[in-house]
Amino acid sequence: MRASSIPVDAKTLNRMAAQARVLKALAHPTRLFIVDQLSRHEICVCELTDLIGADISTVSKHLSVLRSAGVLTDERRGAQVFYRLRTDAVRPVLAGAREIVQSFAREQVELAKAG
Amino acid sequence: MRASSIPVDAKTLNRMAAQARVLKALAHPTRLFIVDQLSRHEICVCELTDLIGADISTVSKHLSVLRSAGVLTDERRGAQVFYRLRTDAVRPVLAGAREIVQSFAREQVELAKAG
DNA sequence: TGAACATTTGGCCAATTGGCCAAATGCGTG
DNA sequence: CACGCATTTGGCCAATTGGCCAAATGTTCA
Repeated sequence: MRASSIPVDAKTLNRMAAQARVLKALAHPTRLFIVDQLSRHEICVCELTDLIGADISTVSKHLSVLRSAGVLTDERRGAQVFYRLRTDAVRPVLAGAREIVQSFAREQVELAKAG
Repeated sequence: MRASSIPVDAKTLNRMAAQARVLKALAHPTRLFIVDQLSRHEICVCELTDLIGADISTVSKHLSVLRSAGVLTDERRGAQVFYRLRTDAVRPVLAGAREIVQSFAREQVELAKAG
């Protein structure tokens, strides 16, 4: 017989939802690329648009998602708007995701050899 | 005049897509809750289902997403299947997301005070 | 103020996702 | 083998998302 478990409380679920929102903001190739670039130095919308090659409005919406999730901040300087990381707490998320992918790839290779 | 930027190469985009897939797997309240629980100790599907209170098939599909993204591994022991983190690299992702949410909340409070 | 540039917002459509139910599969025991 | 329990898979539907275009907004400068 299995131990019966008490269901999650609403508070925990809310915390999970808040954190999931942050991760969701990062969980898109274009948005992750943006954040990766901004982890090096701030960049304006127009230059990001050049880098990405999508419609400016698309890039702007991605930036809006990242900003309202608390990942990025923006600062207007003249006609341009520059974006940068809002907090260094973003870095371990990027690094972790990178490492998960790498170690998973290595593991798959091992399994293939063994296979 | 702005510096013109060279568009991203396909290789970088592929890397971003791979990492985004991992983050996407984590970017769901229920799945994040599962991973958070498993960051403490391994748990079987049936107990996770108790904890979450959703349909077993729903939980199983969430676990499948996390497993095929390289976040979790599973091990069958008798009739039960136990899941656990596949790598410790998952931890900094969780911690980072938590801290982003916290610092953003603090910042919002400050802004509200400042009016 | 009007032209030119930078950015955001609204609207629309195709594609993806998350949930449940039902059915299939895997494993241990009598 | 047949039953019971644990888990996965298939099918279906409602809701969300990401992309582009068009239009609105903000800023500089003549």
